Formats: sequence, C-alpha cells, structure tokens
Amino acid sequence: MKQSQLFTKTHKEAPADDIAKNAKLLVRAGFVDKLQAGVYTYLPLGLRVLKKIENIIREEMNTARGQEILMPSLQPKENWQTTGRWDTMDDLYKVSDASGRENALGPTHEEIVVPLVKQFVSSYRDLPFATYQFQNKFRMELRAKSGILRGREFIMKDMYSFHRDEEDMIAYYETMKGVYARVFERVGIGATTFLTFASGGSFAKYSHEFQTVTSAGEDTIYICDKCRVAVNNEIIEEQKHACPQCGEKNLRTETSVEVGNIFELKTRFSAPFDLTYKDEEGKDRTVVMGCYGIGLGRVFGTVVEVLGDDKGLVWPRSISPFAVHLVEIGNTDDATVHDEAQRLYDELLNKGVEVLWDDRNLRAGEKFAESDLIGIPLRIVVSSKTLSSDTFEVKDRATGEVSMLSWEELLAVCKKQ
RNA sequence: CGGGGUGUAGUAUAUCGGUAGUACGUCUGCUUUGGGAGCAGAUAGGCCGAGUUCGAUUCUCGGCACCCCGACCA
Repeated sequence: MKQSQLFTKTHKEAPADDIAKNAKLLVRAGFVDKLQAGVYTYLPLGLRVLKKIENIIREEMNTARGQEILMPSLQPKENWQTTGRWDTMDDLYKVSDASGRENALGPTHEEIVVPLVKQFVSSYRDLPFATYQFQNKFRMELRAKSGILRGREFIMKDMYSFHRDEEDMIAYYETMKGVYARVFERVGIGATTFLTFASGGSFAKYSHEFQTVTSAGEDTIYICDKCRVAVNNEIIEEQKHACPQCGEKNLRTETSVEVGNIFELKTRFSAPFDLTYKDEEGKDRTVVMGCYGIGLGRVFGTVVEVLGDDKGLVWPRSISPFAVHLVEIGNTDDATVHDEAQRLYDELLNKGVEVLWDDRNLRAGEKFAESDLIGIPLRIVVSSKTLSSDTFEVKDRATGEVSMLSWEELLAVCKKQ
C-alpha cells in the first residue's frame, strides 16, 4: 500500500490524559481511535494487526477441531433468565426496544450457544465437538482503563466444547492449554506469558489463565520458573505461596495482564437449558462443557506494552501490518529515486511481500521518525545514496541494526516468518 | 460504585472578572531534503446548564465527559 493514500495520519504528540503506553502509541501511530472510554475504532493499520492476530487464533482453533460460527450480540432476556444471570451479572448491558422487549448485549455467549447446540445434539455419537467465534462483546465496566486493555466493547474469541463426561472434557481442556500457549508464542509474547492457576468461580477448583508479564497489567502473579507456571494472587492464600505443580515455595512476583483464560464449565450452563444426550443405554445424560476465551484487543495492546519502545511500536513479523516499510527519500529532484522505489515496490508485491511504501514527498527525518513509530519490522531505504549500489539498505526496527543486502537476501528476510 | 484530578483550536498548552495567545497539525506559496527543517500568509477554540456580576472562559452550584487510585472483573 502507498502511504500517500492512507487516510489516517500519525501524530507527533500523544493525547495528554492517557497514561497507558498502548493507548499513547496506538493513537499516535494512527492504529486506533478512541470514540469513548473503553471503546475504540480500529483504523487501517490497526485492523491489519487485529486480523493477523485473529487469523493466528483461527488457525490454532481449527487445529483443535473447532468449528467457526458467528452468534448475535442482541440476545433475548429469556435466555439470560434461564441461567439466572439476567439479575446477577452486574456488567450486563440491557437494552429495550419501543415495545418494551428487553435484550442483553452479549458479554459472553453461553446463553446462546447452549440452546443452539441443543438443536443438534441428541446422541453420544454427536459428541464431542467444539465451536468458536470472533465477536464483539459488551461489558459495562465501571472503569474502562489502560487503553485497549480493558474496554466496554471488545472483540473476543470464545470457544465452547461439548463432551459426554468430565474425563473427556478435561482431556480436551488439557490440549487447549498447549493450543493457547502456541497462540501466544506466535503473536510474539510467548517468552513473557505464563499458564496461571486462578480461581475457578463456581465451576471448578481452578481455572487457568494466560498471564503476560507487563507493568501495564492489573493482576499480580507468582511465577515458578522451574515449571513455567504461575499462581494468581486471587488464590494465593489457599495455595500458600507454593507452586501447584512442584510445590516450590520460592516464587517470583510479577505484575501481569490476563490475555486468555480457559474454564471447566461442566454442567453450569448445559443443565439449566437441559442440554442432554442419550448414552449407549439410551439414558439421558447432561452434556459437559468447557470454554476458552482470548481477548483480541487485550492481546493487541499487550504486544504493544511488551515490545514497544521509546520511539514507537515494534511489531513481531507475525502480526505486523506490513512485512516491510519501503521508504524513499530525496525524491524531489531525482525521479530515478522514485522510479527505483516503484520498481522495488512492484517486485516485492510480485513476490507476495506485504509492503507499505512511503512515497510521500517529505523530509527524511520526518519519514524515519514516522517509520519507527509505526514499527514495521523491516525498513528499506531508497535514496540517491543507495541507487549507486547493487544492495539494499535494510534496518531492523527491533534491534536498530542496519545491513546491506542483495536482492536474494532481501527477499529471504522479507519472507521469513 | 467510593476517592482524587482535569475539561480552552485536530493535538499539546498559556493568560485573564473586560478584544483569548503560543507551538505542532492542516491549507497556500517559496526554500530545504539521511532523523519530526525554515520563511511568509491562512485556518480553527473556552464541555453543557443555572447562578453571582454592568460584564464569566475565569468565581459558585449542578450535570456530563475524560484520566488516575481503589473496589469490581463468568
């Protein structure tokens, strides 16, 4: 894409009132726009990142045999009354129409997915399976905060699994731990993300969260470096400051943000909707469920918090809006610079490389500063200086390292995943 | 929801109970072109409502919005 055609612009200064690094950088770089507290628009660059995160998650959910669907946000009150959550869930948005009919704006989808699958499940032969979606969730947070980390409307991947018994559910739940770890690895926060024991709510002894260490977080976890697991502060009393896996008492304390969680729902939602199947003996049995969530905005913002530096965003290749930032400079008098940039742009596109081409007639300093702010992993400069050479000047955004590469070498680094 | 803070142009800010100023941005022109450049010109602003006052952006009250701390967060 040509940068001259991007309708968004970057800002030299960040909004004064936001403290969160992710909010400052993402707004400055033109990735997101804040409509109101906790409610954001994803702009072209930001949406590209969001979609890449989404696709990574989708690939992993499909690998886990999840089947993608899309359920509505507007949800009848009756469904929520069936589980009792119409009255007990404090952060539920309730809307009513002209005739007085009440709906919830979905904060989660157990109340919808369970009646849905009830239409299709009747035998033990129909189990197990899992279904998931990417969908906007609404939660009336009393205090939205930390940029896109805690919003009132946000996109979430929520998956629900259905099983004939707890044993089968737990086996699937265990595989999902690995699937989740792979997701966070792929989006670039694997090294700082820990499987964390958390409270199980009313369903199970523990649930599991994936917590990423960052000062922007709002949770406190205790990490066992031996097992690479952690314990959430909320259950530390019953855990007595010990690793639940090896018993180690010397745990490292960190501030972290919850980027995903998995729950054993068991029959909490299948029972009220009477979601049952017939077993081999023809006896009715209640379906056992698990659920698995990842907040996409959370993941997005967390990557910014963990990897961003004082110059701006720093994207891992896997979720960068573009693979390379082609920057031409000094093109005013010398049309050959622009021609060379055009040639390179076309060639890279031809090879399937995603390029953002800064074709604007601006000063070098401005373009470099903006390139650093946007944070695409590789920057190629075309200028009168580079024209005479057969090599390309490539700068690594994360390390700042500059190297001169041949066309083959350039293609290789551009395509490297 | 409790506590604290802040609302002035697209952004960041200044001053003031009496004509609202600066920088960045944006627009026009010229110069400049390897780290947010320069000159000239232009553009655009007091969150809403009530009160005090001859006069309120400024003081008072109410509302709303935003930020921060806390509580909350299947």
